[in-house]
Amino acid sequence: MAERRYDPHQIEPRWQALWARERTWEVANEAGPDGRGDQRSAAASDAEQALSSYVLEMLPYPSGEPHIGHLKVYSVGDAIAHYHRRTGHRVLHPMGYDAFGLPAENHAIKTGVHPRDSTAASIESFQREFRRWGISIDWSRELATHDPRYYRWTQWIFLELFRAGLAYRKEAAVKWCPKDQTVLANEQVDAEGRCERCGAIVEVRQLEQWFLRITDYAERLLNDLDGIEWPEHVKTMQRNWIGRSEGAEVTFRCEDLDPAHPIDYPVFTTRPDTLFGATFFVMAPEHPDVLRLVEGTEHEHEVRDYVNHALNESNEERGNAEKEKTGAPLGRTVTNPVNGEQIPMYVADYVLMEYGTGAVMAVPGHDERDHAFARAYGLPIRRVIAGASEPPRPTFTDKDSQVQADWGLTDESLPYAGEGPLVNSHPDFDGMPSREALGAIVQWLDREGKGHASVNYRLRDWLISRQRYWGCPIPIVYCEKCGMVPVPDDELPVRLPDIEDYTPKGRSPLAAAEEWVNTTCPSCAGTARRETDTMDTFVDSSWYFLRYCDASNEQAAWDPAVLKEWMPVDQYIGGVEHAILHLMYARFFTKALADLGHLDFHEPFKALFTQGMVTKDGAKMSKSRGNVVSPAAIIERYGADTARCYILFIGPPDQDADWSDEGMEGVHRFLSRLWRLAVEVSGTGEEVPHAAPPRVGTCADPPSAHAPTGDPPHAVGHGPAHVQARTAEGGDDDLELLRKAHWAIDKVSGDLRRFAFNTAIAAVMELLNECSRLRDRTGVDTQRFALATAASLLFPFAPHVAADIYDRLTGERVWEQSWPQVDPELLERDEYELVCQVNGKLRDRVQAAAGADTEELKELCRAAPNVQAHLDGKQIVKEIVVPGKLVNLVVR
RNA sequence: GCGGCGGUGGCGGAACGGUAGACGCGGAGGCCUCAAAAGCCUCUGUCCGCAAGGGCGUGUGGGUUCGACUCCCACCCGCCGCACCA
Repeated sequence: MAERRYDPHQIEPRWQALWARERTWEVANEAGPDGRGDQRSAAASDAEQALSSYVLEMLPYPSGEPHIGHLKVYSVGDAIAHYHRRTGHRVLHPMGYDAFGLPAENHAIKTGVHPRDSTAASIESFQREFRRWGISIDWSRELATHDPRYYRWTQWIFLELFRAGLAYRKEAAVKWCPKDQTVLANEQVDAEGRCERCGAIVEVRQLEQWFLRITDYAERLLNDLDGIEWPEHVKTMQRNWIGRSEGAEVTFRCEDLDPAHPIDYPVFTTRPDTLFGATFFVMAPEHPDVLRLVEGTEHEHEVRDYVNHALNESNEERGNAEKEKTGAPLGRTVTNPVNGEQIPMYVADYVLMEYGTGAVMAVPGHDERDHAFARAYGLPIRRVIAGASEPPRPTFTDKDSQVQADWGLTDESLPYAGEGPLVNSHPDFDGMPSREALGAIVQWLDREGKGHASVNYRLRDWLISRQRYWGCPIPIVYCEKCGMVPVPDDELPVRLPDIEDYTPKGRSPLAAAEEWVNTTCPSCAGTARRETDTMDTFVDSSWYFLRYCDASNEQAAWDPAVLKEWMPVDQYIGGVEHAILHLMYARFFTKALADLGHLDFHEPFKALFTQGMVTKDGAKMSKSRGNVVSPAAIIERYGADTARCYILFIGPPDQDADWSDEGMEGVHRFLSRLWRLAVEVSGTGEEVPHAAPPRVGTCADPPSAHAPTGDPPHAVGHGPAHVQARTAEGGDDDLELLRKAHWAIDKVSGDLRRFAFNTAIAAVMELLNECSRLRDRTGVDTQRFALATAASLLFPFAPHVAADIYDRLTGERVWEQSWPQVDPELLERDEYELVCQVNGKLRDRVQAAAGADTEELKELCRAAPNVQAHLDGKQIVKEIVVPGKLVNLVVR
């Protein structure tokens, strides 16, 4: 007989062909008799309706070929999908492509290849690779976000949001490159404020942009985190991003312009207890009133210059907290509502227009930034909270001390951001602990109509306009008569026109497509122009998980009844880099669509798993570093099973892992040994297993007869088989191997539930090692059972070789078998090794009977030879017994 | 600065408060072979010791406990988010 060598290139395509031919992983929506899932899966018995499970990995952005990160997510997801299937679930496990986006467009600009073509090529290579990896995907539901059949519904959702007032247009400051004549994303502006492409100094322009009102959902996005099984760190990131702060809105009045018509400037503060320490007032450079306040005054020139300078700073520059504080006086004052003081107004870039009201009260005694500004501009610093270490000082009464306190000269301990009793404030509040004073002052403000308790969020509305070609068109037209008009639903999709020149010039590249832009108003039939911006690609991916459920529905985005069957996603898997944006947007869409009556659930992803990065030589893989590991090359050489298994074996999947070629060879050796031993035990040699007959044609049904190869196969996972094996073979070694198999079932099952694939695979390795060790001392049935169990447990990680082995050993299709059940009796042992400790140190090990009671165990321990040596006349003062484990003698 | 995650052999990593180092890699020795590759077997934290055995060992320093990689307190280092958010 020819040398039996494990050859994944023989094995893998054969099983892939079978799964493709029989559409094994497709699952129908109705859990009825036509449901393929039911028909195929033995786990779903006719008697009881199978539970449904939706296992989803984040959809890939198709660019080039899949990289090692893709191999990792889909290996994890596929393991979970298989495990769910074999534990009685009908599993939805689809695939799609996040096909719109900037990289494809930039690539197109560089190479001249149309984004549609480069995307199509890339999708093809992803499809090919995913099939080669043997991922169990329901290909019947495949989608791509750039497909009009998909984005038609993206546009419909946009219009739903628009009609509900959740999509709106607003002027916003955007980065504008005067040379390229285009809006730039913040990421496209370098640290010096230059355009990434042409190097021109970027300007800030106020342009009308589309926003989605995600801030309406801030509170719910925050609170509902409590009800979902997500990693704590992801929830924390989302909480931080939402950034809820409690405080008060307080009104500062300016009467300088026209005393008859005072202007009220509300500010948000988390520390209303420090209001008495407010010694100046600062506005953001973008604040619409800044220029108005200085118009025609001696300050106008300076302020104008300052504002221009500030607006042109890069985000990075402006956001640097270490930077010296800069600003300019407005020459105006506002009234501090709590004490009537007139305090000077400034403009400074450390105040952000996007947060709060775009203006702040400055309390230099108790805020670091205000303090720095006060120092730089010689403004008074007043302590109004006594430090914890410092006893409350009496309120200053005489003039001299007041001046001293105001200038903060005596106080090196300022700024002090902590809590403490109030000082220098008002007789009603002085001495009151700050926490208490906070409430009292807010109440007082409320009574006086000068403020109220308020909650502020860091989260801002989502700007979705992109002045780009390769994205989903926004289905709005502008009519001279009717204004902004949504494209009627029955005219969707608004197709992305086929243009020749998609390089950005003027505005969006789409603006150049005159024929497309010029249209008629759906409302009055007059001339109108289309919106030329496209949507942020995150819009596309905020609802794709819904579409999979009902992917071929041409009448609606989905049928709510179908969603009921699958949603929410039971297990979502993806990179932690999406912890904030994608996951927040998808949650927002779900809630908004639920409010509009389209969904009856409020969270899209019940459980989330975030996988770590794969590095090489400790560094992120990149072309420039030359340390890229290509999945295609690995699979070419070792096969998909080895690659998939290794990437799961390398370490805990939620952590970063460093790729090692030697480590992978180890896994390959393991699969080889397993396969070779299985071939030997089954006696099938090189023959092709019969569950995957070559060239059977397109039979819809699997071959019905599974001719057993010799001995009747053990039904893995059913009690009687073990007993049979046990009595048939009878030997101690048989029993030991049987026990090891059940130990492995127990271990792998538990590990799978907690995503510990590395230790699960290690357990199968142990089982194989035991099979090899006891090879000559155990009967063939026991070997067959142990190896079939190993294959069965390995199937979620290395499906091809596992299917092959299982078939050789049992003639059955492993994926149709329910997950092996552990026999609790076989987990127990008659005897075990009792650990004997003296003062907590291991001194001996002795054999103890499983049923031995506490007294017997103590006795065994005391009698252990090496324990004796360590007792040595000392007195035993305490004996700790952990039955089944150890005895610890405490001696003195 | 705030938040999160992590620190265990030569390496990747295992360990419900109960035998630290499973499993794999690497290394050493052996078998097989004319030879090599592949495969198989044994050993492999460290120090002392011929051995039996013992000492030391999970970033550092304390604490709780019969017993701590694990729990508590205070630090150090590394990585990742967010960051002038009032």
